[in-house]
Amino acid sequence: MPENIKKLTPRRRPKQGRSRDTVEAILTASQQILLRNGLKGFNTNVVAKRAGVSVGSLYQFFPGKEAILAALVRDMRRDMLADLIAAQQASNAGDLADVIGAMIDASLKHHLRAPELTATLEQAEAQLPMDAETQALKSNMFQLVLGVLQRHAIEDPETVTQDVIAMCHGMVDAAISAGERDFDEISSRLRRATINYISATN
Amino acid sequence: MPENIKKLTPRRRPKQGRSRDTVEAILTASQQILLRNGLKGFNTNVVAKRAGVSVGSLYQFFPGKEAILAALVRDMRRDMLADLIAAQQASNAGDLADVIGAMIDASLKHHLRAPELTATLEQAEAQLPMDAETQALKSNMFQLVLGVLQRHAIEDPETVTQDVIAMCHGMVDAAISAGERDFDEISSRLRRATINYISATN
Amino acid sequence: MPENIKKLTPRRRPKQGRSRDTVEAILTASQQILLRNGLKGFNTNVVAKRAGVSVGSLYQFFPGKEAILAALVRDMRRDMLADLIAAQQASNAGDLADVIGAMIDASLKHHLRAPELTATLEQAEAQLPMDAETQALKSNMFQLVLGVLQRHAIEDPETVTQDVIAMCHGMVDAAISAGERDFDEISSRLRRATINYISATN
Amino acid sequence: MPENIKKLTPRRRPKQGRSRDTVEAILTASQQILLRNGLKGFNTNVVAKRAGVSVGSLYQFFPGKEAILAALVRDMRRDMLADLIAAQQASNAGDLADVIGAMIDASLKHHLRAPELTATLEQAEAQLPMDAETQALKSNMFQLVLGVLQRHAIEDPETVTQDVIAMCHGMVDAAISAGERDFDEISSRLRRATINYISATN
DNA sequence: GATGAATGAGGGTTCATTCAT
DNA sequence: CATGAATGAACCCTCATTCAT
Repeated sequence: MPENIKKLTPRRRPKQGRSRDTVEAILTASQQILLRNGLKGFNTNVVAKRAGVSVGSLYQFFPGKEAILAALVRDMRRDMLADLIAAQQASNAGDLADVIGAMIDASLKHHLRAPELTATLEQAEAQLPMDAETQALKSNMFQLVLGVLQRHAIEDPETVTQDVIAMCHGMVDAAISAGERDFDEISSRLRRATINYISATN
Repeated sequence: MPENIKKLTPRRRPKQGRSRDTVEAILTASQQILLRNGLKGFNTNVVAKRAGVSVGSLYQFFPGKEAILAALVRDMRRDMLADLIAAQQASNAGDLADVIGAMIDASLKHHLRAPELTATLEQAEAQLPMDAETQALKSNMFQLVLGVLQRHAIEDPETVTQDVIAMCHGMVDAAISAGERDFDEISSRLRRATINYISATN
Repeated sequence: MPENIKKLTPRRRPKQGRSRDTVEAILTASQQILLRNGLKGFNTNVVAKRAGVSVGSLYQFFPGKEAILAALVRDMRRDMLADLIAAQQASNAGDLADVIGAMIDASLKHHLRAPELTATLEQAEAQLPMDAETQALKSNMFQLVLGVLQRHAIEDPETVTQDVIAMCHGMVDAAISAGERDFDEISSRLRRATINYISATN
Repeated sequence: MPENIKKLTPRRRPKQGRSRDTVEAILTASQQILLRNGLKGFNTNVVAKRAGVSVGSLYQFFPGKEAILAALVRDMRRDMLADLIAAQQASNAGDLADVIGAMIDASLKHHLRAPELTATLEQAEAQLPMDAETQALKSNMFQLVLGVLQRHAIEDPETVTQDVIAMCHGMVDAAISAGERDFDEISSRLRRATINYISATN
């Protein structure tokens, strides 16, 4: 799929000057549109207009609308991975529950920062083909959790990793879509679910 | 939103005769299209053609394309609820783990019957406004689990219900999208996750 | 190139009813647009508008704008081939010059019927990939001339066929673009050019 | 049409310095693009990029994209006319067939030097309005042939000139598009066609 | 002069929906 | 009721051209 790659990779990623601002404006506008209109109402014309930019400019930086979504997802995953790594390192000394808990909190913080936008982006992520970097980022997250479980001698760590990530994903989505916003409350449930699941393995 | 309701409710749902067949043909065709082309490739013209029916007829029975998706989701939820009820009644004599396990198996069986289609329908469900009946069905499922937990004197049963459903949802989705198709294997992990979570509550 | 074929073959070719009229209207409008605006000014929106038809309808019958051009070219070649065959059969009794002359006249008549349109269509033909039928039609024309030359024992008849067709093509184009419209005058020059070329071969 | 003239005439045609190089780079890049992408893929942005020049600079020297094509056509015609004149002078002593033959060879050499590019440029020439100089160049070529025919007392020399040029044009195009690249072979056929046509006049 | 980001009109195509037959 | 041709708003994307720096 060489086409797909071209469609999801930004055309240019300028690090400075006018271009930088344009890209920033497009991404910000995109988030706003996504928030207000949802995935269905997300299209290049609206984004360009809200960004105060011409369609042409938009296409100068993004090969298509999917590329914008891909960029937003990528950024989200980048931030998340960075925070997960930080959380894991900060809590490295603790026992398994501490490390897992710290990582859960890091991830949860992301969701609660912009719950609706995150939800929409995860929707987008689910129906888009994933670009290479995002794939790598997700793989890294998986490896991060996997490493923790391995270091604590958990049996069949790959499966447990998948399940732990999945159950958190499910619970967080449900909590947020139910309108919950209490960090500690959700965190404690996630910890309970994961720790008990992991413990029950051995 | 009177519009939304009109858009998701079938104009009528004939129980017999040629009309019944037409509706059936449309729904079957829709599933096939969804399976082959995904949500993006799902559109009324294609569905009508595959169903061997004119677009006009399609609109005779469904007020719009979302209504077809809504109907498929509704049917899925109907079946599921029926099976959940049956599972719960059949295992009523057992302890909490038995009942929960039986319900998990019922739900899992649904997913494994047509994994990709189910996944696509759940996607659709997530981005569609939900019609009244589907809402009622989901509420009933919730009540069903809630009742079980209450009967076993679980603390804060509403939250636990939400979480149990959510973690199963998450884990099943992940397993299926990872290509897993082994019923017993997935079932045992779901049981472990839910039972341990519920037990840890008290 | 399966894509190319889809792009040049009409979606449906209705032989009766409303559809027939629509297709006819589109083709007629296309000729008018081509005549007034040239190839550059030829686009689906204009064609649809002039045809008194919606763009959607246009795309119901033609998979794209190139398909319309392809259809016009095809029709032109079909007519031409039919007349060439008729001319060849009618003059079969005569000597080589008679047959060639008759065929030249048939072809020339076509050009003079709508000189500018024909010129534009030949332009289109030159830059479009040719669909299967048009290819076959052109091949048949070639075979027709080739057969005549072979029956008269002309040496290297393939090359001569190509050259004879090509020189007529060139001379007719030039004459028409120079504004000439005198059938007999042009015909007599074409006959002189071809016959002398063919005779000089042996 | 003052517009047309402005659009086809280069803003200036510097004879030295950096500007000269820029213009040269643009023209060379244009030929490459034309060769690789065809007329349809020829656009100012691509040309500028390949020329290693900014679009702005391109517009400094050419008032629009058609002007670039016009310049390429003009250059081609200039070269051709020069070679035709040389050929005619070199063979002036010979008889009619010698002179015509020499001129045919000169022209054919041009086509075979870069057959595809030449074909594309002739296509462009056909759909572009012709600028004054190109018109003059073509007129000069016509006069050149006309002069030869007149000096040999050919009847109705204008018409014959037009026809001779046209039949060569047609035959060369056909030969080249058929993949022929054998200079002598094509030349001999062109000579046969022209000489016999001219001779048959009187 | 040179640059290249920005513009936006223009043109291609799809598809949900209507309506005359 | 069924049909399916017709509609046209909505989107996507390109590229000739301008203009602030």
